[in-house]
Amino acid sequence: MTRPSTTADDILDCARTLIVSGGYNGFSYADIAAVVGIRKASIHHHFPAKSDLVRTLVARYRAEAAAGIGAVDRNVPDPLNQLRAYVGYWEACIADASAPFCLCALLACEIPVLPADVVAEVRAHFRTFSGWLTKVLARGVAEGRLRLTGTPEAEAEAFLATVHGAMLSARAYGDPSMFATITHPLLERLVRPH
Amino acid sequence: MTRPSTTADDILDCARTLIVSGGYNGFSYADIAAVVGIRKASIHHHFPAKSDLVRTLVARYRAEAAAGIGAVDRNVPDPLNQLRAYVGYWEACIADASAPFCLCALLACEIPVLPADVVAEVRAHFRTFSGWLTKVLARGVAEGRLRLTGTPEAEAEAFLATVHGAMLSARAYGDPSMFATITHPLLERLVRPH
DNA sequence: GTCAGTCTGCCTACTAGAAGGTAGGTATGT
DNA sequence: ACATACCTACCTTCTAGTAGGCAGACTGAC
Repeated sequence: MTRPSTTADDILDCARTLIVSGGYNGFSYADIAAVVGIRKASIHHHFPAKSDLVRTLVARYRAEAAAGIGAVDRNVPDPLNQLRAYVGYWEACIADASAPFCLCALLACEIPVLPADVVAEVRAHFRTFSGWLTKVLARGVAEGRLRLTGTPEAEAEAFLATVHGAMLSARAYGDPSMFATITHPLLERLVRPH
Repeated sequence: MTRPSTTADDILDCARTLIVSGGYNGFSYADIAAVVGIRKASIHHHFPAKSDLVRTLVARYRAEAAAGIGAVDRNVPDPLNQLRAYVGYWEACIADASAPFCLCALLACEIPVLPADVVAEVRAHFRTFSGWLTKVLARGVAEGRLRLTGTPEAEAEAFLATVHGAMLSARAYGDPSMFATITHPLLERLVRPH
């Protein structure tokens, strides 16, 4: 456990906020410098190129997401409640505006103009989550808790897409509650009546 | 029916392609100039500021979308087939890569850094479509063709969000068929069994 | 008809500022 | 002595946007 100066993390935190708000081309090193209280050139010391910064950021984001998935897998036994935990996490982030959009979802919008190594990380994030959701849905069916109309794979992709679309609609309407309006019925539909 | 030079339209067409691929901050007047075969300054003759260009573009896009809705309303009697027409339109656009993303959905991602007048147009587009979908779904229920689990309003928002999320997933995976994988079950779920 | 005036569409040439990035220096800690 | 973290100063390229000119098409007045 090295404990390096927190500046690199501050830069990443700031970059994340800026990207979530305006995308890859919506922020500059100058923007970060102003917030972190450092000179523009000093950011290049930590991250030589912008693509290095964003690639590192997405990698860290993916690690955090993997840890989050791990925690849910360990602490939430019921598959349905696992889905609720996932949706609830974003509901809270959007409600308090702390992170009103998934970093990778936003970057995915701009894939055609993104550096290739960033694209690879973003794509991997999508695969990680659709894979996890597939597993959760399949287990929910096996345990008789969930009711699917398609394969777990297809339902997982649809679930992920709807969650991302819900983020987008919440942003489009400027109304955080839109996220819950869309995602709660999505969850309820999966509940197997007993 | 004035027939002005088509240059302004060429500029708008080009801007649309560029925005759909990389967003508001992902293109410049120089990019358009290179494609249209005109000088950078000449674009300012047609659209003084970038926000003017994009606002006009979104307004035109909305007019086209309204015309499309009108045509579907007139030519497709069945509500379920109306939904199929809407989804099918995007399926074709994504498959042939002619317009692999909804202009307004992509701009909505960047709302926090967009000019206010552009945001207003984008927001209006979302309202137009969720309104139309609400109407179609309600009529589908009234005619006994569709089966909803929630209110037409909520189902319409979920439908729109899933379609947008499906575009995003198709882009994220670099796989156009992902759009159909997500949207076809979405449609089938609404079919009322007879 | 034609001739001045004007409007349109596009041009060259330019600006100020912001973009990402580099060179080379200094203070500090090991 | 070496590396880390940061600095000032600078570079090139790109950004949106402006100023002013020029050729051609439309306008009305004579």
